[in-house]
Amino acid sequence: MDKKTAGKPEPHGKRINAKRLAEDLDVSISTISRAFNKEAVIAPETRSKILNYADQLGYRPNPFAQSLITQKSRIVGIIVSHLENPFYPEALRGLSEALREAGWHLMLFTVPSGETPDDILPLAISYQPEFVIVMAVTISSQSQEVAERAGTKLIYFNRRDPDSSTFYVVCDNAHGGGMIADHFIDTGCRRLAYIAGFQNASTTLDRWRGFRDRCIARGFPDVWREEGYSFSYEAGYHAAIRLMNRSPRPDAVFCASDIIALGCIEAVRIEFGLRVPEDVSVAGLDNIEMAAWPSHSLTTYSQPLAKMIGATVKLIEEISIGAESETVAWQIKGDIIVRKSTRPPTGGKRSGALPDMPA
Amino acid sequence: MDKKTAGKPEPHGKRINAKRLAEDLDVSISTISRAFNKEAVIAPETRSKILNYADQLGYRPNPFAQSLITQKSRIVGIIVSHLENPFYPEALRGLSEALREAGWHLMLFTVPSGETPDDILPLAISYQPEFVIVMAVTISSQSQEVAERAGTKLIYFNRRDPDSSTFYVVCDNAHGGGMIADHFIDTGCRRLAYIAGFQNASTTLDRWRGFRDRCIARGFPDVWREEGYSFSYEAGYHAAIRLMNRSPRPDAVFCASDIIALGCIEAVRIEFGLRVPEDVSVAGLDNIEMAAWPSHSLTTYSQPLAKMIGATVKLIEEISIGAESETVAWQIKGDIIVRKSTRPPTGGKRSGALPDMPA
DNA sequence: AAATCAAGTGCAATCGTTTGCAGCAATCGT
DNA sequence: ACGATTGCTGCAAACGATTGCACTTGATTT
Repeated sequence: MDKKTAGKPEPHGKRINAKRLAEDLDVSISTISRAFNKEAVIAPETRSKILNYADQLGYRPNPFAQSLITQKSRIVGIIVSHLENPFYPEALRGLSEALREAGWHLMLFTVPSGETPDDILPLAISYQPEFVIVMAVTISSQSQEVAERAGTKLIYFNRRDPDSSTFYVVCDNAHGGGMIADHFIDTGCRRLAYIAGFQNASTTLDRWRGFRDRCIARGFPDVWREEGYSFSYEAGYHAAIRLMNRSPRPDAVFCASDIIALGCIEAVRIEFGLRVPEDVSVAGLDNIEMAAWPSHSLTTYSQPLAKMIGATVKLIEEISIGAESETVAWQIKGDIIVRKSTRPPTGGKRSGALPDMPA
Repeated sequence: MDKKTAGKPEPHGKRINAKRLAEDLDVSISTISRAFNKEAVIAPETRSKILNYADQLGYRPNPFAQSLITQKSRIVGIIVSHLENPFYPEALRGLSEALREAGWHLMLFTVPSGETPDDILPLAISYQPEFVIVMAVTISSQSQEVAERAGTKLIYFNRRDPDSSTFYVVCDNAHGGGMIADHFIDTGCRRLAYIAGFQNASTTLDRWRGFRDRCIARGFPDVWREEGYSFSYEAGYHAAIRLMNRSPRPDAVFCASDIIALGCIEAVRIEFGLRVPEDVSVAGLDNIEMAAWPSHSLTTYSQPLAKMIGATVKLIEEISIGAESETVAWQIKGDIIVRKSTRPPTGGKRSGALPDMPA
């Protein structure tokens, strides 16, 4: 008599569903339904009577039945690949809260190391989410078609795919690269280098482009580039070793992400006994929480996470209500955060393209 | 003629559902259903015919209809609170993959800073998951009843609640605390301290108990305890400052988690100019990936994450098929990982309770 | 006083499955 | 040759909601 009847306020044998409420309150099932639908026409007192009783019984409309009949699931799937990069847990958390706020449910799919997002997408689609947010990775065009056929909209987060018309939300990575380049040059650095992440990731490419173009524009065309092959601490560590073994050695390194930068700083200090920023300036891009830790104190360009999340939710809401949204892509500017991993600004600012040392 | 007909291999106007397949293949809807159900009796050739055609059309049984009729959702919700602690992204990732492997879908709910898991639980339940994994937090007993009424089973991950009979999976935290205590004492540390996390978290308590009890058993009853109030870098940083201002100053600090330990190390180095481990040994518990980074090289007790995840999935599977599982709780031993944040073992091991310095 | 209107409610079809039961061949035992 | 068995398949009743339409009732207009 504990397991079976516990918690049921009335000894009514039936399950609590709309029918049960309808019978108890002597109204029709339709009316129950309308009580929960904001827009429906229903007498205010009827509604509150129903809502009260529902509350008392712990009744909520069955979401599966709702989805079935309305053909809307209020579910968004999210495919995320690189949770080991702290930027993504932060993003995930923000998205989760914002979507919840907006009345969406989040279904999580991680991409195991051996597999590609393309392997996961069919699974993600199988629960008929209205949207799938694809974070940190891109999807092949065939798979995009699969999604389209299933009526699921794809949205890239922190990636874009120039070859497809998929919605995307990114920060202005090229702008970030440019800001870092300016900062390096303004603080007297002359032998500039870049450590890349995944080779074909749009983030790797856009940040590189912004950085290099600005360097060139400022009169430093010989920018080095070292491949990191991934966005990770180890990648930064090993790439930094290769980079620092070059001669002459760079005096400023822009890393394609914060986590790479942390690995880079570590290698510079431990493997070469060099000081940051006295011997080498190191900057990243993301502004993860760890970047502010005293041991790292990383200069970086902040991804405007809150805005990016807001844009994503807005995109979803607009598409969802059928507004052929004006903006199908968001590219949002962030800000440079100067900390102690780069040289402080010299007294006389704006030293321009003074040839301190011929590259 | 692009948007509407694209991707539909046949100009058939209907939606692709079981009825559509049934008509096209001239069988009944029941048969379609049976083709997808492993246990159902159906002629092998009929099944493969259906499966092939389904594949061709991109048909999959509608999960909402399935859930509606079977009263099983194959959904597990997961409430997670502290994604800023890197242990949890790691755990989340592992759980996600393991559950997917086992055919479950994961619905993610994060707890915003202003709110409690109790606020989130009703929402998590509203989608009728069969299970809700509660990570890093505990749930009030009223809310537990709410879950019970809704037919949702709760499972704690990395927490336990001695006052309730909720299923849980944890590592053997007391054992971990004991191992660290042994290690400290074996390497000649004498003034032992502990930095706590959330005050009432089972992890804080169990680790403290294991650590203190072992210290006492080894002849060092005067173990200090400093409150951290949370599991975070900042918590460790500030607690370490308070701790190191005591006199005499501890020569070994066991932190309730790795992330606390990292903050602690940083404070010890930066705020006091002390060396780790020469002046102070610092150890954590979790073995997050960052613990292995050269700059930290943190001695720690590893949570057996893979085993914990395996246990969780096993628990879910067993309960799901109605096996009144023998084990309702798992407490799994991990291992100590000795790195460079603690003193190396002295030549003559097992120095016992030698009164190196009266506490 | 009759006609019109608005507000609130109920009816019944629908969404896409699962599954117990019944039906029907083809095979088997005797 | 005839009943029993076996192997597949179809029928139809659920599951729990939403929503267009028709209907009732009382108020308002003419």
